[in-house]
Amino acid sequence: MSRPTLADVAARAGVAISTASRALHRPGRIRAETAARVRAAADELGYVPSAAARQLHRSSAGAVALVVPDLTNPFFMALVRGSTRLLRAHDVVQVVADVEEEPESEEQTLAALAGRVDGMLLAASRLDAATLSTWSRRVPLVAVNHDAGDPEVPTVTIGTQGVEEAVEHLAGLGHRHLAYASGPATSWADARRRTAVVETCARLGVRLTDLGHHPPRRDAGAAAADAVLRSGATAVLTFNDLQAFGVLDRLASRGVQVPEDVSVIGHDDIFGADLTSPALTTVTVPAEELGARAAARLLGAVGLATAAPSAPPAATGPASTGPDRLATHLTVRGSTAPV
Amino acid sequence: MSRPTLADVAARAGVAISTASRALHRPGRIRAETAARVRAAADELGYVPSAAARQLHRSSAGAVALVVPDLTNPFFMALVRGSTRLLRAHDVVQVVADVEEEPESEEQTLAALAGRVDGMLLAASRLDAATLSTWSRRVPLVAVNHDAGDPEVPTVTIGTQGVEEAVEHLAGLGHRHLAYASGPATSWADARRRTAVVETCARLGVRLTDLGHHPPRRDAGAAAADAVLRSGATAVLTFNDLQAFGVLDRLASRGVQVPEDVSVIGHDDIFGADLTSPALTTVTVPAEELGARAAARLLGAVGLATAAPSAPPAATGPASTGPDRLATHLTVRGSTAPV
DNA sequence: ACCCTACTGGCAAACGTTTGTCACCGCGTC
DNA sequence: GACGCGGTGACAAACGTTTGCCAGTAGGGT
Repeated sequence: MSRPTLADVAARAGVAISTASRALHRPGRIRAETAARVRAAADELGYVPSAAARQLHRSSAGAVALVVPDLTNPFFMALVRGSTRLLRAHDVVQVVADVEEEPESEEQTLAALAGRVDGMLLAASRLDAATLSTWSRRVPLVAVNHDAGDPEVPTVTIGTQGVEEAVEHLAGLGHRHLAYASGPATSWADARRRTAVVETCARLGVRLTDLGHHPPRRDAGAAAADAVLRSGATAVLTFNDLQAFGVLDRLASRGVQVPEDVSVIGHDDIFGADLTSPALTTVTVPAEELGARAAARLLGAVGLATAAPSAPPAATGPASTGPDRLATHLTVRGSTAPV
Repeated sequence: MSRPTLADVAARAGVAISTASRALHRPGRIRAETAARVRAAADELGYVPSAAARQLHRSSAGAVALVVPDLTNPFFMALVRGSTRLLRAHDVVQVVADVEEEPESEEQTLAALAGRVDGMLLAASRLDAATLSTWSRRVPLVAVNHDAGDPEVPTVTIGTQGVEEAVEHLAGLGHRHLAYASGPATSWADARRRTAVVETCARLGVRLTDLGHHPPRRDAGAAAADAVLRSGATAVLTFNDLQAFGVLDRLASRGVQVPEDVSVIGHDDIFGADLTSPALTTVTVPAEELGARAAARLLGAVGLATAAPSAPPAATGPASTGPDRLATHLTVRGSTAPV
């Protein structure tokens, strides 16, 4: 009582398996009347070709995986959307996997998915550089916003201009003591972002307090907010907007005015950043473009880029061109003000 | 220069293919020394077993697909998270696909995915009942929040208690004229929700204006807000929170006070619903549980439910028990007030 | 009457894996 | 010394599909 196979369809139509296969995929190759009979049989049986068998014959799966640390983070949703669009245009199936910020879960997912796709997009991987390099030797992959330092691992990242602008913006408002709330210790992006903050502060002669690592979640913002108040800083930059939301929540419930008492700057400009009150000043990241760019790189690497994308003709452009470091910029809203 | 196969590994280790296979998957069956040699060879070659070939031999893919209309909608993120958790606990790979609210894209995705998974979860499908029934005959699927009316199609839905409570809440605050902003015309959930509003209004003797269909996006809320003001209603219920956010945006920019001038109630209680100012009164939906329940149903249907889930032992429970209609309730925040 | 061509449909191999079955080896036992 | 036995490894079949190749047929031109 398993799913019907091509053999069942062929039997019901009274033809050979090969004829059935051609009737379904080689228009013109089989007489119209025969082909119609085969299609009818397939329809009645509810036949669905087994992708596994097909994939076994061709050597390609026609699918790529996108692995993200946390699907409930709006930032990654936007990234997903970007890669989805591009991949669909090239008739490549995308499978998305959420690893819930767990490195073990991430590696487990890689193992489970590696054999069923032609390549993988690893967004903000929490894996260390060595593990990433190892996997890169096993399966074509593109690291998004995580540079393993291994030139063999193709990488698409974002620049730190936005972070520098953020610090400059605060300094320009007269802030002389900032605080930075770090993200996960295993996040490459956090290390990079923190370095940019440190250097810019040094350059501008602004004092900086490092608040330590906090999970990239909204509820982690409470601890960060308390740390800010203890530090005496007049402004805080957080690793991402989710944390910034939490900081805003906590400051409000402690009666601290934003931006009058403390200025807050997030990172990513995710969905909701303009909903808070005050609306969040944050670093805008072209998440959708990031996803699309990474997907394009991967397609180029695995040779899946169709010459003529089926959907939008010019918009997506050649699959593997363009810079692999995207620019970011500060978007000023209401959560920052002069001291 | 293709990916290495088991044959390559076996050759390098100087054993037969079958020996290599057993060395990797049947601990004890092969002498430890030989097995170690095979594992070393596999490692050096970066061998990754082809899921396709494996799947061909067993008849199961060990994977299910989750198809959602819009991944950037926080509601579906929560749903994804719920099914991810349950599926991971049963060692089933989940692939998520976003169809961007397009019925054609949805059917195309079904076709592309049907052959590579054991079953599918269709969340808030925009497909009509007949098409859904047809696909249900082709591949095991569970419809989430979409009842095709076909008893052959397993379905998990949410109740309308929350919507009724919302109307009662408004009536209790003295509102005598409500408006309802519908979602997509092809949404079963919208039809159901609207009916609940209509009936409850009739029961309570409250006047209701139907504002017509609006896309379930934030930007569509502007048109809905304008329609509300034209209608003269003192309160509006929207199909979902995204629309409610847009309504809030628009009313604010037109200088209309919420909740003093107009009360607003959304639906879903998505991420961000408590961030708006005023915070949104909305119908809370157990999205995560909805995803988990649907996944459990599917596993039960395709016989993939492992007797002993690998991760959380009791929490997930037996795969196919529990009601298939989940309760919702109103969560009152700041966007509703007496007339 | 013959051959060439165009068209249709079938045979069988191949893709990479898992696993039932079997052969072989060395050992101890009678 | 023959036999049985446990342990180890190889052979080959099977999963469902695609496709190169070939055979058969019909029709038309010479």
